[in-house]
Amino acid sequence: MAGIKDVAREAGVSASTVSYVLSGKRSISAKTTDKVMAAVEKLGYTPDASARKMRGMRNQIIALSAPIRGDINQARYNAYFLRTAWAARNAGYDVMLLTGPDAVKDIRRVTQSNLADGIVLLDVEQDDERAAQSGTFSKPCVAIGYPSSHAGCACVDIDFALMGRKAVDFLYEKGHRTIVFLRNNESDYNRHSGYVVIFRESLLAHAKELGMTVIESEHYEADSFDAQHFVSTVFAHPDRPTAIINQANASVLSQVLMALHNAGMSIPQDVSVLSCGTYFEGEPTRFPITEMPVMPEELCAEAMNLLVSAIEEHTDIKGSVELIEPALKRRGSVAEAGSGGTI
Amino acid sequence: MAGIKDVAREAGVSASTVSYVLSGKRSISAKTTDKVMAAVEKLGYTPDASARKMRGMRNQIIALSAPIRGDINQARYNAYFLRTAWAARNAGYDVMLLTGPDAVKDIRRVTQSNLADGIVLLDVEQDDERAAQSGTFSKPCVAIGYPSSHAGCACVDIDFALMGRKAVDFLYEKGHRTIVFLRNNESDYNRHSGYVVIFRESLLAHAKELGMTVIESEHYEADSFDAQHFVSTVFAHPDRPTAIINQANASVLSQVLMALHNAGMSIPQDVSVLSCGTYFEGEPTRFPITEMPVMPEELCAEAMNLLVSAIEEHTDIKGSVELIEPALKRRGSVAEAGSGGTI
DNA sequence: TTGTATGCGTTATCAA
DNA sequence: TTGATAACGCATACAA
Repeated sequence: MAGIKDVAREAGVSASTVSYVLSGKRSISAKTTDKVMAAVEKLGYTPDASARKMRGMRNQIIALSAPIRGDINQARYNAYFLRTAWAARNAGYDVMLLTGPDAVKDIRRVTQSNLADGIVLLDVEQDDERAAQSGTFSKPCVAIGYPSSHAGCACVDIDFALMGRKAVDFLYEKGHRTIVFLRNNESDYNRHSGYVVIFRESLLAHAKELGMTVIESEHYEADSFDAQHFVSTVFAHPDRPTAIINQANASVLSQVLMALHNAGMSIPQDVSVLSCGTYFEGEPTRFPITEMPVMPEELCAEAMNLLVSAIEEHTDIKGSVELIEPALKRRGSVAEAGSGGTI
Repeated sequence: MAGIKDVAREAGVSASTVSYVLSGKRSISAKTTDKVMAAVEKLGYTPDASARKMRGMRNQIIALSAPIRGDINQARYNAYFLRTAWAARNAGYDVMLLTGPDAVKDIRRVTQSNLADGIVLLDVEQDDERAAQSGTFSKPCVAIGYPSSHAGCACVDIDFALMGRKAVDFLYEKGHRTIVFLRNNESDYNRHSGYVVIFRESLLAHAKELGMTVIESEHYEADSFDAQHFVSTVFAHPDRPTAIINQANASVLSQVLMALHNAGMSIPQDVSVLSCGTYFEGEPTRFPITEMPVMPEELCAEAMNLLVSAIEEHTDIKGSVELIEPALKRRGSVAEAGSGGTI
């Protein structure tokens, strides 16, 4: 393990000169620079991260808190892991994964020991312990989500209340008056996963305002959804619905699409489908579905912006809230009610 | 940021006494211990990670290399992320995520700077650059997978060649003679993802030995799979197949199951289904499917065992290969050919 | 049983 | 333009 002294000896200069050559904080003669760089190359020198942090420098590490709660299948958080890691790396940071069930303990461990320079909170619940405690963390903290108690951290989220209204408006303008709401699996509502609840309530409230009829799917647990049953039940309704707003995952929706197909219903000619709060980018779906997706890329990038500015410029981000306007990805699964034209 | 000196002052003892109280490497009077612990509590003291590493201690960090390659949807690696993090934490380590496209560069950065104490390689290809270079890494390395060039690291993987044979034997013993092989999407074969290729070849070879007929599904890309077409094509074969071995993901398989159902075929009465190299634990599938799954939990735990023993006891793990015997999860989707009994 | 002194590898300050 | 040196916070060898 070659250190700065070894490089200095090899190059025939002092250790501080090597440091300055590498940092560029002092003008160094071309000749010295060459000698030093040659020695660095030869010895494969890389500064020791701990030693440099001892001198007050940062560690360039962001902690990503994604606690495993019970038996929840967290596959959908993968996009956030990867996007956070990507955004962090672009800003010169590495990402450390904190998945222990006692998230606050994990966060304290890595912040108090000065391992991490900042924290990103994932899978934020309405009533989130981490966000509530964030004021006492010794490093800046950003939540991807919108917990009720958030005075100690910044929040970045999609405006799911707005998404609910936009989804309803979108269908209403196309002439739809009776629609189906395909719920997520129950466990997500039970654990008060913030956005799942907010979107649903906003959707139902706004539909009511407009006088629309919303038929909600029955409750189901992750592995017990029966698409055939869902389709036959829902379309037996006296006011035959003309559209589906989906909040369930790709697997459940795939089954519904297949069931619709089997029941002889075409999309969007016979029924429009709009999926909200999902993320089908790159998913192998048989039919492309118009979507107001969650936006891991945008959220993680913005969260990282805030965090880095708090870390590097000591910007005060505590309590700030940034709600991103939901986007609509048109993929042709929504049409005028009763018509055959696609949108 | 309270340091060890602050604690010492608060407790009215010397810094070394505080250190010894915390490490327990010296016998300390109960009175002193109490005073020190009280001060630690009061000031919320946590030793600085960098400073302690300067003293030759470890950083307790494992780097997890999972490079993003092109547009591949890596959702299936989520289980490995979580299992690795879990196993690491049990051993007292945190996990750092390395997802940059230049994986070797990332690994060198965190190992040469002494940030990480060891490396786990994920998403290992047949011809893996990281594994090939692992001999030159300055920290121990374990690959979850079985790359051809692996002299510098330990390998932990499922024995996919054995899995191929076991899958075939299992169906053969049940009387199946003509079977369908449902391929994974093409991109996985194209990028020479090790296990996907090995399993398929072993399966085909062993089926040939036994004189079985294997009908392979057509090639498809992730978003263009047509289950109806697949079912109608495959079961139009003169020797009507009695079983399906699946290597595709949950979404594709779901569609096939639905299509079979629509075609009036019951599982396992009319057709047996065995899924291999997949992982449906906790997946919301309409029909439970007998499976020889990948085993993230076992693989990650074993990888971590090896890595920790290399880190902490300097065990030489270079070049070692550990192939785990595939397990069979019976979920009732396989029966005797032509009978109605489930297994 | 406890305290003092040293050094880990850097970077910043001061001196040349 | 460069070199010597102090200091960062901790763990340990040594001294008491």
